[in-house]
Amino acid sequence: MSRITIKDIARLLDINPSTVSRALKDHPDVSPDTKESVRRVANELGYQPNFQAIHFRNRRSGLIGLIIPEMNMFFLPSVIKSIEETIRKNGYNLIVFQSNDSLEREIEIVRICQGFSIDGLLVSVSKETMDTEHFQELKDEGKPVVFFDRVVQQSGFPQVVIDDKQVSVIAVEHLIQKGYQRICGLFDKPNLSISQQRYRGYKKAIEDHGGKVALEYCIFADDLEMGRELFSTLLQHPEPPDALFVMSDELLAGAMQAITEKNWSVPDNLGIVSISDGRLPYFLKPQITHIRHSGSIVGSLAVDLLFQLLNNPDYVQDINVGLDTPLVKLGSV
Amino acid sequence: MSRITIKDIARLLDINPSTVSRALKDHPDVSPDTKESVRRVANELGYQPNFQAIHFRNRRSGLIGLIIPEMNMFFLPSVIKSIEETIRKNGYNLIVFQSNDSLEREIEIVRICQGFSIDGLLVSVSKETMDTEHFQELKDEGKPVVFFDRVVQQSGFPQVVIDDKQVSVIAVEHLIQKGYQRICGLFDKPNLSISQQRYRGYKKAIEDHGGKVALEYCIFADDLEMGRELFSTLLQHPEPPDALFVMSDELLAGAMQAITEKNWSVPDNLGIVSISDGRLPYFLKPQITHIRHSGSIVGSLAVDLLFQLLNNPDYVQDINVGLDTPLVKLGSV
DNA sequence: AACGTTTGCGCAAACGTTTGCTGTTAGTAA
DNA sequence: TTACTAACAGCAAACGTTTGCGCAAACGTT
Repeated sequence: MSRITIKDIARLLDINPSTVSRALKDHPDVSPDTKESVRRVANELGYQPNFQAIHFRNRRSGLIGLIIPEMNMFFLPSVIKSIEETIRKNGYNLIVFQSNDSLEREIEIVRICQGFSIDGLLVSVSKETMDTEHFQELKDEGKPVVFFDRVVQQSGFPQVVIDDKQVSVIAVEHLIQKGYQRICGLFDKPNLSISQQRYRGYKKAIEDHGGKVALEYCIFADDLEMGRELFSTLLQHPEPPDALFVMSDELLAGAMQAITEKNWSVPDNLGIVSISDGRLPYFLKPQITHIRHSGSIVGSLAVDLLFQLLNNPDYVQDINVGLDTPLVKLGSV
Repeated sequence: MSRITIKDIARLLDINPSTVSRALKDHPDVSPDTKESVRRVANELGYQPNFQAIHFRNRRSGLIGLIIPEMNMFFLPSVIKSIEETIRKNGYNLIVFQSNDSLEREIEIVRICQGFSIDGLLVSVSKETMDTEHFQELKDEGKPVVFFDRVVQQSGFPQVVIDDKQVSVIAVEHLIQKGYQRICGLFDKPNLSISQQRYRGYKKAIEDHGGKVALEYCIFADDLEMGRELFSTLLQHPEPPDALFVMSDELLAGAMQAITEKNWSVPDNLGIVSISDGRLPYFLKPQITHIRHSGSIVGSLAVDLLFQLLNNPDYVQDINVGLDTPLVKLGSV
């Protein structure tokens, strides 16, 4: 009892499958009468087009791929939410891959994407990804590839990022202006370009104001737990920091745990500014002053860009989309 | 410059495509020599199998569908993370859909899944979903459908859930034993069976201990924001609650915001027990006593069950997988 | 030498849909 | 009437892969 096909409808009406196909898509070559009866029978039988066959025949899949290093509870959920919504509105569907921060896996995923004839790809690269050659083939086949958040510098691929360096300058300057002296910088994995850029901004802000970056105040952590531990240790330093600039919600959560354990008080003992998707800062007490980096905006901009490229392959390729990143002043400074 | 196909390899070696196909999958009907040269040429040309064609021909897609009401930052990310990992290990890929809590959309998604010939489906149902007839067809086609977390009672479909009622009893009894008298229950959307079950447990615990449920202490909220507002209002009640049982991380976050605004102190003014994925309770101050309901365990159990059904269609269909849900005592009681 | 078995490979159909081409019929203009 | 066009529908090939069947050559056994 397999599913109804175009052939079944054709047989029933004693016409040719090609006519059924055309009738169903309102092709002018089919008479209104025929269209009517085809539609009637299709409805009665509950015909569902076989996308597999359609996409195979048309050499496209109706799928947009999304590669992320690893699912987390900050930022990526809102990215995914907005991506899925926009994609669906455009008649596409979303297929999700985690690279687990492994380049090897990322390459394998790209191959799978090719096998699936995905129509476009959105990527936040792994920490091991230093170039984009494994995406080149997709691009050559005319499949748009858009990077977001974690990107490869000067790849020539379109990207949706914030001005990581400048944003960090603003965050750290805010702390400096409030009189904080010993500002700790808490960053993600050190070989990510996003970490490097934000570190550079941190450094620039401090140096611009006559300071000097103390290496023991610069922490690069792989995840929440590592961030918590390293920051906890730093709090025991003979001359501990009096402020914290933290580049992500995940690390902010880790730092807050360390702070709670040590019973430090924010902002009295420690001022904090983070870069954040904008949810966690409101859950914490006090609420955290942060630079808003909205995942849902990143997601929708990335998809918009992807569809631009999809519909107009000649669209300028080398694009960096900038985002609005306001400083939200709350209670941690 | 289209991609290399089996035909290309066949032409190059002057053999039949069928032989190439068999050679590539190590079929015994092909001589070692032929296999060798096929593999060599395939490598040289960088042959990538066309999954579209394979899946079309085999009437399967290698895709597992996941339907969630809406992406959020609690629970679902860990579910997705573990689902994607397990699925990939088994050679499948994940296609994600949001129903936006709309039954109509859910039905449409099921149709899309059929069109894609997905091989299995994982579902957390929308708030409007009262029966499972729209999934029946998939089941009849031999595609396993597994529900998790938000399910339809007595659907006859396999499900991965916790004993929502019993878990709530335990949580609320914990509060009662600690001497709290006026326990507020904060629940998700009222027509979800998960909300109803947890409400029943809340009611049972109170009544078992000689109490009576006060309706003004029972809040059903659609989302974080609504939870925050309603709970905030309740805190102004002439006789406000002295404890809170909250059924999800999302609502916990909302309640905590209300508590912070009002400057109440936990656990002195208010004891809290939540049902939680187990991340947020550690971010808050004090850390929140909760019943652990691990999204990653739910995810992996759901996928395991799905693969059981996939590999052995005669597997008992009517299954409820129970989970271990420990009470984690932290600082909010 | 005759027979049976194995080995290795090709042929062709099939999966469901789309589309260029061809052909038939009816209608219109001269 | 003839000729041309428009309207409609069928034919067949194609997308890339798999697989049942058949066949020939090689091998092994009496």
